[in-house]
Parts: sequence; structure tokens; C-alpha cells
Amino acid sequence: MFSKACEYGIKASIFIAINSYENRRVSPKEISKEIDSPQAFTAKILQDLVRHQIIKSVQGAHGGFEIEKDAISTIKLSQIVEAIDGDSIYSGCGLGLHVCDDEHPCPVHDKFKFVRSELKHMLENTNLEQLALDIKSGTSFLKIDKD
Amino acid sequence: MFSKACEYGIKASIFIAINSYENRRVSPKEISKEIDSPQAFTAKILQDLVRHQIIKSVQGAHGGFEIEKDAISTIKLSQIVEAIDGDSIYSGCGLGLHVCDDEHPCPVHDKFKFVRSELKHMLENTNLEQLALDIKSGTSFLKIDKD
DNA sequence: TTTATATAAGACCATTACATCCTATTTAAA
DNA sequence: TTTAAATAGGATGTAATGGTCTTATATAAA
Repeated sequence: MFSKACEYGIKASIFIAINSYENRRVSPKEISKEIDSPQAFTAKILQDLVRHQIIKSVQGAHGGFEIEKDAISTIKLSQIVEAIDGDSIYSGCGLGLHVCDDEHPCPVHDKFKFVRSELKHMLENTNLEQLALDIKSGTSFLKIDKD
Repeated sequence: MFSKACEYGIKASIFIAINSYENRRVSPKEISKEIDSPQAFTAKILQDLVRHQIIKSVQGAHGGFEIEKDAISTIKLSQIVEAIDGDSIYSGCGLGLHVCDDEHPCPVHDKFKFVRSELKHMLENTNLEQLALDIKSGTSFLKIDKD
């Protein structure tokens, strides 16, 4: 459904958010350890999220990645997905037609419509704060615990 | 959402169904022309669908691909998707966790649940006959008309 | 039984997604 | 002003997906 890059991006954003609440910046090393992802590749994705102004980076000693506390509740899942994967997941044609709309629909156009709009709705109505709180409370998990 | 192979597989199956209603077998050449896909690659996918017993092939002169008329209305979109892409699209974890269930959910597990089940429901309740009839009646299209 | 016309299938090539490596550049603190 | 610790980013490598090519096999009909 999402690319690996997008999966890592979502998980990384959640972890950064959690730490930003405690005023802690985190490094790609910490992040990749916590979300169980390749470090260098994760760093690339973080740069992408910085360019899209979803997270902030501070270079140099004592630097790292952070999200402004006030921004955490305003960042939607849809923003992260669009930054990394684009909007093809809920705007492209299900069967790959370049032109596919209500006037010239592909065979599954109407049937997909509902599913796609549900997905879009979900991504646009889920923010980082909700996801971060679930992790903090132990309701959800960023990786499989190995202890 | 689906792989290219799966997109071609769905479109090819619809085209074969339409022709099978008129007792006409079709070749990979005709199919790829009609659904605007690479011929040799399409042939590979057709072989896959034959192995999964979704379509039938007849080798030799006057051969081609067909679907038994009675079977057309019983073939679900979900069967084609599973044959080509597997069931990861609606069974795997949205964030790629190897273990992700109600007891140990990823951050988006609950939010995805509904969307995934809607997708699954749609794929399992759409059959080839419905899709073929829409094409025949000109309600939907397999490619962009270039005339 | 030969021929023309089909699909089957393995080997191969191309492109994209995934991932790593190495070298800048930035910055706080000694 | 030097050093250590951090991100930035280009170059490169690897694996999966997408796509082609060539040869084998099957079969209806001449």
C-alpha cells in the first residue's frame, strides 16, 4: 500500500514527535534503531521530510531532528504520505489508465471510489499527536519488542 | 495499489470474458492491443492466470484464451488479485510490521482496519460478469480511445 | 505427415525501489 | 580556532518489478 520509504517516514515522524514533547532531538541512528529501519536510508527520508517542512533538523553538535510541539497535532498522516509517495494512492486510476474519471471510467472506477475516499478521509483525519499518544501509552507499537 | 501485472491481468480477464460470451478465443496479441499493454509481458500474466485456473488456454491452431461462460459470473476480482499480487494488499500491516494484530498493533492498525475491510469486501463482491457488462454497454473502458 | 498457427517457458535486459558508502558542511563547546 | 558531533547529499550498489526475445511444444487442417 505504502512504499517502504513512506512506512519508515511515518514511523520516524511518530518517534520524533514523542521525543519533541520532552524537548529531545533525535538522530537518524536513534530513530532507525527505534523503528527498526536501515539508518542511511532513513536519513534520506528524514531529509525529504525536512524539505517538505514536516520535521525540522538542526545541524552540528547537539543537533538532530525535532518537530515543534505546537505543530505535532496539526500534522496529518496525509501530509507525510504525500511528501514521500505523492497522492497517487488515492488519486490515480486503479487500473493504471492515464485518463480515468466519471466521464471515462475504467472498469473498477466506481467500485474504487468509495474505498479511496475512505482512505483519503482516514489519512486526512489522523494526526501525529494521536499516533504519538498511543505509542506513549503502550496502546500501539513502532516495532516488535525483542525482550 | 496493484502491480502493473495485476492491472493487466484484470483488464485481460475482462476482455477474455467479453469474447467468451461470443464463443471467441483471443490471443495475447489481440488482448494486449485491446488493453494497451506489452504483448510478451501480458502473455506471461495470462499463463499465470491459467495456472491459477482463472482462465483457460487452448494451444495450437485456432487456440487462444477463454473463460467458460458459466464461470464468468463466479470469478471474483479478489481471485485475480490474489493470483497475481497475493493477499498482502488487505492482510499485511500498513507500516510493514511482521507482527501486527489487535494485541500488538502498529500505530495505524485500527485506522486501517476499516479501509482494508472495505477494499476486501469490494474485491470479493465484484465479479467478472459485472465488469464485462459495463464494457459491453459502453459504461466503462479498458483503455483510452484514440479515434 | 507436414505446415501454419497457437500457447509455454526459460533466458535475458531495463527500470525503479531499496539501501549503503563516502565526503561535505554545520555548529556547540573545549 | 580547533575538535567532535551532528545533518546534507552525491555516488554507488543490490534486489524486485517490469518488459523482451528466442525456442520449444501443441494442434487443426491441408
